[in-house]
Amino acid sequence: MITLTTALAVIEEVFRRFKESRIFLCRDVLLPDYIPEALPHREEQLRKLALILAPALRGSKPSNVIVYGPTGTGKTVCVLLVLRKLVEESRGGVISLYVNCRQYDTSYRVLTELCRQLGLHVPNSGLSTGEVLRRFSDGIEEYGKVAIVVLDEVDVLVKRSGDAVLYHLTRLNTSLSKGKVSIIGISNDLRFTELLDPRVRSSLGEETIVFPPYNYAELCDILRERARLAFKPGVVSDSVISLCAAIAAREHGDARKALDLLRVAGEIAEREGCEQVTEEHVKKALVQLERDRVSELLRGMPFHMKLVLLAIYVATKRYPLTVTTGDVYSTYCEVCSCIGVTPLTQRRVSDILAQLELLGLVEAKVVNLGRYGRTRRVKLIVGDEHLLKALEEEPQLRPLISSLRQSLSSGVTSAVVK
DNA sequence: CGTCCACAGGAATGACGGGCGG
DNA sequence: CCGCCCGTCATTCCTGTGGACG
Repeated sequence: MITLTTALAVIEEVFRRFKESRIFLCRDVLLPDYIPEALPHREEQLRKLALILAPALRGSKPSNVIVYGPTGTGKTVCVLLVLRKLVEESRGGVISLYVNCRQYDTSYRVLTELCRQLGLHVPNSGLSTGEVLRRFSDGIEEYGKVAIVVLDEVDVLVKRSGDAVLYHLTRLNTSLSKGKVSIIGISNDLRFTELLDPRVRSSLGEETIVFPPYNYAELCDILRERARLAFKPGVVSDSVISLCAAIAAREHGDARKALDLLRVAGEIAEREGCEQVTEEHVKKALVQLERDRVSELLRGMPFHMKLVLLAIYVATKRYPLTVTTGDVYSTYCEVCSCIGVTPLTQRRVSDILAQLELLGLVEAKVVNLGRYGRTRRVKLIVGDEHLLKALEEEPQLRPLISSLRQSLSSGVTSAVVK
């Protein structure tokens, strides 16, 4: 038992340490939603975007834009920065609406969110999508000026719910007399335009801005600049920055990842009571970030999707070379019978596999094996330990996983069930 | 050179829980 | 309360397909 006084002392100690951080000046600078004043190595993209959007200042409708590039290349932050300036400069002549399509991943949700940002009240359900679109359109017309709609991660929306919203949004202007709508679609994946109706494609892609991945040196620049603002002097050495940059450069030049690494490394250093962030801390941060990512993805995931993941894990132990959809499905059925659950159909599992690929937990390439059919070659792309740990959160799977661990450590890889 | 595997992945449909307007 | 519409998960039935095998 802890007495009340010592408990209070503990809390005070935590707060005191926090206030007198030896490590951070301002941790927020390293958070993903921080918008910096300067964006090194993105001058060209900023200029191009500003040029495209500038007509809004004279009240005409700017071209629609597709902003394209891998994760962590500064797409979102660039767009937000330019828009913030534009709205400021226009003195009320322009508004910007921002929707992340991963968060609002259906036509209906996107439209209601847009309405909400216009200040209209729209119920979360109960209305037809057409009705919500009409309300949005009325709202824009009433506003009577230029509205710039940012659809972040628009490829996710298109893959999940098709291009119907995009079609309607791009066509909105024909039915408006005073209001105007421009669309900025941000995407990780340029291939998504192939899924679009040709009319939507040409309308949305009037302009394209490409964001290439950052290279090692550019990442170093970015990190150095942020570290200067985030940390106390002398806390972060150049070698720590180089290490973060090198890891992120390896992973497709993802600046967000680099900043996350630096921040989490700093947090670990602080928790350990160190005065400096070391390369050890960065390595620990890498492990922690990966673990967090996996358990975050697994949390709230449908039960059978977890079963499929487990089946993939078991199947890769069994057939180390090539795991096909068929292998996964039969293993999955075994897993189901193990815990007394009726399995889903193969069709459904095929969809789940595709979703797992979209989530980045699994690589599932379609391959043709000639006589031996057409299938997916399935590969886990997360660490085994992270996966098992996260799966163990599910009480029903715990016994199965612990027996799996045992049989694995004793070298028996074939007998997993019964 | 045609066959035929082992699935991919589209379309239609339905069950279900939930929110809203009336 | 009802009737309507929503999103989600799942099933059923279906057509399509690249290339190794015979």
